[in-house]
Amino acid sequence: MGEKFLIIAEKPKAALRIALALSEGRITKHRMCKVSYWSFNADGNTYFVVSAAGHMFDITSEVKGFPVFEYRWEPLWIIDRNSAFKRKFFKVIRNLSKKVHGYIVACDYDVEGSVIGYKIVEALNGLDRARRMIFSSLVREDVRRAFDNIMPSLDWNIIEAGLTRCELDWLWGINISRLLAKAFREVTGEKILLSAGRVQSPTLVEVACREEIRKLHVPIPYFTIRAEVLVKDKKYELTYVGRPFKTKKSAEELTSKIRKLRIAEVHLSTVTRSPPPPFNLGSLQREAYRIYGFSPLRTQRIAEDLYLDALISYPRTSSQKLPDHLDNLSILKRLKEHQEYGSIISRLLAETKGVLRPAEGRREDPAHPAIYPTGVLPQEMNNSKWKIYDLVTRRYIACFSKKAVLKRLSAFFDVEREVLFKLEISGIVHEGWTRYYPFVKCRTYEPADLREGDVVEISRVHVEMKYTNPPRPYNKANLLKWMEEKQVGTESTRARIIEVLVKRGYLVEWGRGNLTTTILGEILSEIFKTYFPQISSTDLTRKFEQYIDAIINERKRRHEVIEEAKKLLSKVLKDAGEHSKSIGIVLAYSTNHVNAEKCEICNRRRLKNSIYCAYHNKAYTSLVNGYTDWNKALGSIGWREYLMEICKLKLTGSWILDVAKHILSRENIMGE
DNA sequence: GCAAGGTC
Ligand SMILES: [Zn+2]
Repeated sequence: MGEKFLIIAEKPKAALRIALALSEGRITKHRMCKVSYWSFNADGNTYFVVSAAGHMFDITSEVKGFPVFEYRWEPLWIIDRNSAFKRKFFKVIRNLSKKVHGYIVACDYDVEGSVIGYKIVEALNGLDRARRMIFSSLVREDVRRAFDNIMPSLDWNIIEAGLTRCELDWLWGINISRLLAKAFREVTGEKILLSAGRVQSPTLVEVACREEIRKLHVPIPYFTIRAEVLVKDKKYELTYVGRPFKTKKSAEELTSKIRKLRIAEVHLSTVTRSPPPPFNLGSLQREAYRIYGFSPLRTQRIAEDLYLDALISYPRTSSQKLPDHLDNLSILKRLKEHQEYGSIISRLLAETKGVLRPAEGRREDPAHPAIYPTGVLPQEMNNSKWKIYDLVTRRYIACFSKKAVLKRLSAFFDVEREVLFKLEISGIVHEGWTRYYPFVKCRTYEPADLREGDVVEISRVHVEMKYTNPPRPYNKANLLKWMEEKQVGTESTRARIIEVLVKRGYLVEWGRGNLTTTILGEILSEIFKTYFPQISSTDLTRKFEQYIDAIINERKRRHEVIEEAKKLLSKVLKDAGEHSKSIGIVLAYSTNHVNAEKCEICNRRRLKNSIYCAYHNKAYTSLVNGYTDWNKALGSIGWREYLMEICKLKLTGSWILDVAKHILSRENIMGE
């Protein structure tokens, strides 16, 4: 009789793939408590492959108050109402554990996976009988290699690093969150739910900084010339590229002088656009937002659904590379049976003559490849699900295709040797991959008969007044991109954390999905920057990464790192605690709990020696400075007229608008 | 109750 072993995977899909890879396909499927597991025999032994459902244990604490430095690990199905379903997964694991001789942790090979496996084996009292399989893909050969070269014990350094990550996040997040709530409660006597964290707080601060600039934006007029030329019966709109005008008068003077333009230079260039790489979660979320207006979280939910239906591969990946050994030809042939894709796949196979070399992106992932369709044909599904499936599939098909070719013509126009205008025409001359992925704008190239030295007639020319623009607002998709670029959060958490900022009332959506800060969001951002500079910056994540690295390489121990963090945190909490009253007061103002000493415009606290709060006071200063710029540009304009113009402009920042309106209304009252 | 991180 051989021995029995329990192989623990991180998720059910992985468990099945591992069982298949190690058994040459001869597996038995079992069900217990509505959870699947698999068994097979190899080298005379019996193996049961079971699955966790992500993290099964988490940190919690009895201590209700603050600060809190004591905590312990508990099953998630007990401490988190939304994790009740995990109980049945653990029941199966515990049940089977009774008949096995040892454990094999086969969770994803990263710090989180190692913690997931460790916590389960620890709960089973099996740490001395546990081994670790290390693989970074679920391709049969990789899993087999991991099995043949199994680690004789658990990967302790990585486990320790993962535990450190968990503890640090908990300590920083919970303590600062509680300090804020307590400060508020002591001023107002009311409860409030406030939060701070290594990922959410820098993200909130980023939006708040962008929005501060936008809300304080005073549009300043400037002048440019719009000209239209007529060449062989075709009209072309030119862009002014000459020296900027300081005043309206100088623009008008130049305009009156221009009669004809000489084509000074013409450049014709060919630009190629390589096929896009297959999606990772971030690029899929951005495209779904751009094309369909889906929020990143919605796209993620749908992609997870498609993954559970076995229609697409694992979606929570950052990789832009398909697996090396993926049988693309057989996937494409199966997809070809679908009426939507039949003709384009026939065309692709003809175009590539069956030589399939997928485009790749730079980004990688420690445990998962890029997202691709599995070749399982979709049944009936709702519209939005189909949209995401279709995006993934077309992107996959397109990545085997050829470059798209664009032509670009740039022409420069001068008067007396001074280049004043530019014309740029571009368009596609060879469709390439855009034929398969039709979600990109593609004008066809229309050649223009422009030759250097020719003199062209101006059909229309006039001075145009424009206004300076504020920076673009964030939306959920480009905020997610910012998080990716700053490398904070993970594929599974970024969209969720953005939703937390909205749900807690720190950010709100307006217009077509733009994000702005609420008063509470602005105040929290100010509090973080003033009292908790560490948690306001993405550098805290870098610091955590250094710790994790040091622990994996045995340069530091978890205990040291945690003690160091507690020491720093104690000091930070103590210093901020000394300002608890003022933190509480600004929070109370921001939630409209105080009526005295209020700004004349909003609910924030009034500054000393001002009728306005700090923000409206800044806005007042910007408004006064803007008046000087307006006078320079327009010659001369009255203060009142200036304010009225400012109120009319869409580009005006909201605090500027508030103050301008407020001044005007006061003048009206005083005039009566 | 508060984090961030897995996964259903
Ligand atoms: Zn105000």
